[in-house]
Amino acid sequence: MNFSFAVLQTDSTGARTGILTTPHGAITTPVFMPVGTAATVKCLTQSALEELGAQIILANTYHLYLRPGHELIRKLGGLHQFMSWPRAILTDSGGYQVFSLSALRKMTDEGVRFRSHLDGSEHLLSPEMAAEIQLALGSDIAMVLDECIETPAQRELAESAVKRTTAWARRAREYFLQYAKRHENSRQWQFGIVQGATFADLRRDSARQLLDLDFPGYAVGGLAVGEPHATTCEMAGEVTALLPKDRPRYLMGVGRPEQLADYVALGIDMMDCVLPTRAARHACLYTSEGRVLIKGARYASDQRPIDPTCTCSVCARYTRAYLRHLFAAGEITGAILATHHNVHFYLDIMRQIREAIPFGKLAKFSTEMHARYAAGPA
RNA sequence: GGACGGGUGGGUGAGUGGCUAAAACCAGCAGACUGUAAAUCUGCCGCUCCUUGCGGGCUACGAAGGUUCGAAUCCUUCCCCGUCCA
Repeated sequence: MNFSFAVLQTDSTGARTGILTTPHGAITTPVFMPVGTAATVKCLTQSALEELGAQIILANTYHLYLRPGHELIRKLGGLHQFMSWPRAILTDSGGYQVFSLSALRKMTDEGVRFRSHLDGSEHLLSPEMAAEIQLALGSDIAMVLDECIETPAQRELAESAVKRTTAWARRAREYFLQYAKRHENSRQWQFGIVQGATFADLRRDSARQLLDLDFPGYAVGGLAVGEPHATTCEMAGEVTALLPKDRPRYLMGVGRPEQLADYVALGIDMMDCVLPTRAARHACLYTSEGRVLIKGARYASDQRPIDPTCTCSVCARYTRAYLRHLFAAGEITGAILATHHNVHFYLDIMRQIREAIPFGKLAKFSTEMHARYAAGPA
């Protein structure tokens, strides 16, 4: 096994820097993982991602299972080879689709029965199947299938989601370990996912139950789905307090630029979010001074770069006026340039966070980020 | 010169007596987006006033008159535009 995780430094808040070693490279943590659901980070080429310094990206079990199909990807040499991405990949299990495609699915203890959003065909996604698909894809880190629910949630619903998530995690773990036993050179890690909505005791229960299954890493799921940021932090904090210090913690689906440091301060090592890529396609640019909604008429003749302090190749070359024009004209280059900038911005925030931790400057960094983003769109 | 068809808000274009400041789409303006069914979605989009209300006033469907309680819608004349005929 080529996997390991080592914490390098921990500050007074509990924030840590570390190195997560995978068969596809070593990752310095805390790390932000751009989301590439359908085996592509929308609007970015793999070359661009490398240039940007992305260390690990996400892909999605549910989406790749439906199209092009995990067996095809297996046949073509696995996901890394298929998409020509030499660095690490983490695959989400489809648990989030349980939540976001709620109209198209039916939950049972066996798994989730889905109607494909593509052609309406019926499929069963079980914990075993989700593991199997991810083994076929050959991602570096596979997530167990979980039940992600809406917030705010009724307590009984949250309880049953925790119960089911644990039961599914057990089955996924067994399936995965069986596979690992048969294939000695298994090159994949599997993470468990803590649920529990906004109930601190349920979060703790969920975490403890997963600890028994001895995952090499743990994720906190079902957060940042509508609850206040303080609640997200409170829940994440409840969980990280219980997790083993020597294993990576992954907070799923977060967050806004000014929130990233807060999660790191809670002991989170990994994060992913569609925000930088999606917002970019919708003409929302993140800068050191806050958000820039570049479609705005106020930028029509603005000769400045998106962010004067940014070191990305887009800011080095193009003006706001040009970006604004591209979006106004519906030119896809606008989305491409905006995505490049936003992903650079997110990765740069994480770099700054990693550099701030050894000097005890994380809290200061967080305060400044919140101040800059407090005002709303510029 | 004649015969048809047509002129509607920034644009395209519905509407053929009251529910019409006028559908829809586009453009324009503003905003949202957190393990991606998202190059998506939402709101505003004649002017104006205020006690901001499914409020009041004004202007508006080529122009001017007329019929009617009421007209973008019906009638008359005129002006434009298109197609065809001479």
